[in-house]
Formats: sequence, C-alpha cells, structure tokens
Amino acid sequence: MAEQIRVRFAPSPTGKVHIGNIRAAIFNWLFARHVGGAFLLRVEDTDLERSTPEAIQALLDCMKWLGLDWDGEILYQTSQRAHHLEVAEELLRRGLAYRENKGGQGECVIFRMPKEGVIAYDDLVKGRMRKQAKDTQDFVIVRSDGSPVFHLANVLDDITQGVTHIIRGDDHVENTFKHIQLFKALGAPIPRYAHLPMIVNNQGKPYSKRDGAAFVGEFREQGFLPDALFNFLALLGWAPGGDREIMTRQEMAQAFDFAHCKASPARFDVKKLTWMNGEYIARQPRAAFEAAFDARLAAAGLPHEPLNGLRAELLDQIQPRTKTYADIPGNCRWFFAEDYPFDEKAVAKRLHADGAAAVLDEAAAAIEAAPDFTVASLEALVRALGEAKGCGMGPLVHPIRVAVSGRAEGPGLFEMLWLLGRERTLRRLRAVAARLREGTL
RNA sequence: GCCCCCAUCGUCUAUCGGUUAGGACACGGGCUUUUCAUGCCUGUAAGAGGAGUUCGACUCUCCUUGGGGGUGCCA
Repeated sequence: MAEQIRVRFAPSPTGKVHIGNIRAAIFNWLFARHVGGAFLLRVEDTDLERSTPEAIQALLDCMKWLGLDWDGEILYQTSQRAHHLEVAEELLRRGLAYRENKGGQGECVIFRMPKEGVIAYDDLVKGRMRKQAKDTQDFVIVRSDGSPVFHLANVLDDITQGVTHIIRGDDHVENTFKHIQLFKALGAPIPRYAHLPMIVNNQGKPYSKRDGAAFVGEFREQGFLPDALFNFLALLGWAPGGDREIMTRQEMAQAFDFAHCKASPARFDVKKLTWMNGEYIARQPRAAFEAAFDARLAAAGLPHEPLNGLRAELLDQIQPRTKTYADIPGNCRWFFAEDYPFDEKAVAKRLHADGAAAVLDEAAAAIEAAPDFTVASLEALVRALGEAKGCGMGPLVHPIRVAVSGRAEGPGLFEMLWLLGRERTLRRLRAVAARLREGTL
C-alpha cells in the first residue's frame, strides 16, 4: 500500500491572514484533495505576543470562510517545545550542533552545515535546485533565551505530523537547504518540496497592505465571495490547461497538478478578481444573495424592511449588476431612502439639459393620469409621450432616471419606477423639477 | 557584495522544436437596448536583448539586461 500523502498549512497567527499565505493554504488543499491525501493544520504560535486566542480564532475563521477544511487535529507548535529542545540536546550530544556565545547575548545552539559537497533537491515547481555547501552557513536552532528557532521547530513538527510534501512560498527556498540537512541529521525521510511563486503588486514588488486589501478579512469586508477569491488565488501561478477559469473547488482539485504551476511571480489584479466576483454573484442562489443583501443594507443603516412587497423583483434587478457586496448600499439607496445622492456627471448631462424640468413635469402628469402603473404600462406611456413630442424615448428616459434615482445606471427605468411605486415616483419627479427651476440642483 | 530563482499581449496565462502564438481581465468598436449590467460579434496588444544547438526555436544551452528571493538568534 502506498504511503499516504500528507501536506500541511503552517501559519503563524498574527490576527490577519495575508493573501500570499492563504494562497499557499489553497495549493496545499488542492493538492491534498487531488491525491486523496491529508491536509493538516499546524499553528506556529511561538510568538506569544501576537499569537493570541483572538489571532488564532481569526485564522480558523478565515480557513472556514474559504472552505479550507483540514484533516485531523490541529498541532500547536508551542506544545512541542520540550521535544524541540530535547532534539537540540541530542544534536549537541552527537556533535551535529554546538553552543556559541555570539556578541554576549548568551549561549545559543547552532546547527552545523556541511563544509563541502552540494545539497540538492527536486522542487515540484522549480525543478532541480542545488546549492554548494560552501555557500551555506551554520544556523541557530535554539536562541540564547532557550527558545527553539523556526527551522528546528518547523522540521521537527513536519516529522511529527508525517508530512510528505511541503508546499509553501518562494521565500522559503533558501531555508530548504538548511531543512534538508536537519532531516538528514535526524534520520527522517526528506519530504518533497514545492515552492510557489510570490504574489506581487503592480510594480512587481511583494504585495502588501500598501497595495490595497492584502488580508483575507479585508476582501471579505469588501464583499468578495470566498469561492471567487479561492478561484482567483488558485489561478495565480497555476492554470488547469485549456481555457478553463471559473471552476468549482472540486473541479480545481481534480485538475490540480504541479506540472502546470508557474515558477515566476504573479501580479495581483483586483480588476480581474472583481470581474470574477461578479460572475460568482450572478450565479449565486437567491437565498445566499438575499442574506448578504440584507446584511449590507442593515450595516449601512438603510431601512430595508418592508420592501414594498416587491423584494424578489428588486433582487432580480440588483443581483446581476452587483460586482461586490460593498456596492449594494450605494446601488440601492434610491429605493430605500429619500436622501439618495445625485451623481454630478449624470445631473450635468441629463438634468441640466434644456427642457429637463418640463419633461419631468410632463412625465409626472402622464403617470398620475394613467389608469395602470405597471412596467408595461409605464413603457407604453413614455413611448407615447416621446412620440407626441416627436423626440423618441431617449430624451425622456434619461432625465427621469436621474431624477428618481440620482444615478445614470441601475435597473431598467420602467422596473425602477414600478419598484418605487406611483407615489414616490411622482413626488420625486416634481421635487426635482422644482429644484431645477430654483437652480438648487 | 555573495548565493539561488524567474522572464509570452498592460495583467493572469495556454504552448511541453514546426501554431495565422490561443483564451481570460482591462481597453476600443459593433449588435441587442431606455441607462447600467448581461449576451453575441469584433479590434488593438506578446515571446527582454545577444550568441549557440537544430532543417527548423517562444520552447534546449550560454551570456547580458531586468525582476524576485535569501544572506547565523523573524517566520
């Protein structure tokens, strides 16, 4: 029976999860699910200052939000401390490490690297990697304050967890040569490595908070769907081949392989993410969108209940036009509140045109006199008005839209008026006409 | 400084010696259309530079340039 493949995601909880970091988690997850192996979680909580219960919870929430379900129990690195130190002692006894007092900071434990020969391994994404032993240096494994250093803890925990494949960021490439020596010294099998290219910004520099949203929580707040973020991140450095882009996790897991992973850095393009998010929102089940819709409106303080009995109809109009949830309050304010803002450009183009106030009055009069108030009747009404004026619908539609919503885009005009209802429509048309005459808009 | 890695449209990428170098985002045009969004059609746009290997290189090798990563008590 073939040995089970085991991978792990080993973040240090800091309160926020960087997209570069979670991308590594995603690749680990995809690979594990692809091969039917185990995806383990290890919390490297050795920084007591930052690894608070809240920070750990934030990490777990993030994993859950993205659907990164892990197998087995979480291993907390601090729980292994005694073991780490025991092994350091063993290395000392065997002469593979030595004590040294550097700069009077006290004695630390340093691991010996070979002085000649070459250390090499085959990286699953970067290919054959090699380093001359003379270009390596001994390194600290236990600090002078007695705490184990990352290199030691990381390698030992990987042995403890039986990790067979280490998938992580490119910034760990140099560490790999050190870690391999540690595995050898401990007589443990050397895992396979896959180093993922870094995610960079528009300038090709490492992507950071200065480049906009850099943490998973921020994307969540901005109204990105976990599936969209997952899909987008998976495609940064990996392509399934063919022209497939929008895929389910299952499809991605099925198609995943390291042969199609790129070795060069990938830029983070928010526009493409936004497009993809819009695709996901458009395909979202109504109930899920509705829940997000309500939450966003509530957070914006908009009185979204009751919806004039036309909730489903409004959602029909809004969902396909939503790129991120954050757009919702702004896109819908006209429906819920009378203090909807007027877009300057739209006002200048459509309402400051000659005869705009007259058009609004005529429309209001016609709507008030009409026996019906439906999408079809409104369209017929405006069409008839346009024909009577000999100008077609265009010159009528635009001013009316801007008058009742303050915006140049949104639902179809007749749907918009219908959703608003006759009373609100008339009130707004006349109020705007009056402001135009007063010159206060 | 030294070590390692990387290099196709503006961006994400396909291509695994022979293609009119394909797709997606973004951008431009058109159709549908009352706006926006969608949908459909469509346009602009790429192998950093130089040697070499080969009948033939985006693809293999080397150099240059550019970029990224690392460099004994961060992870």
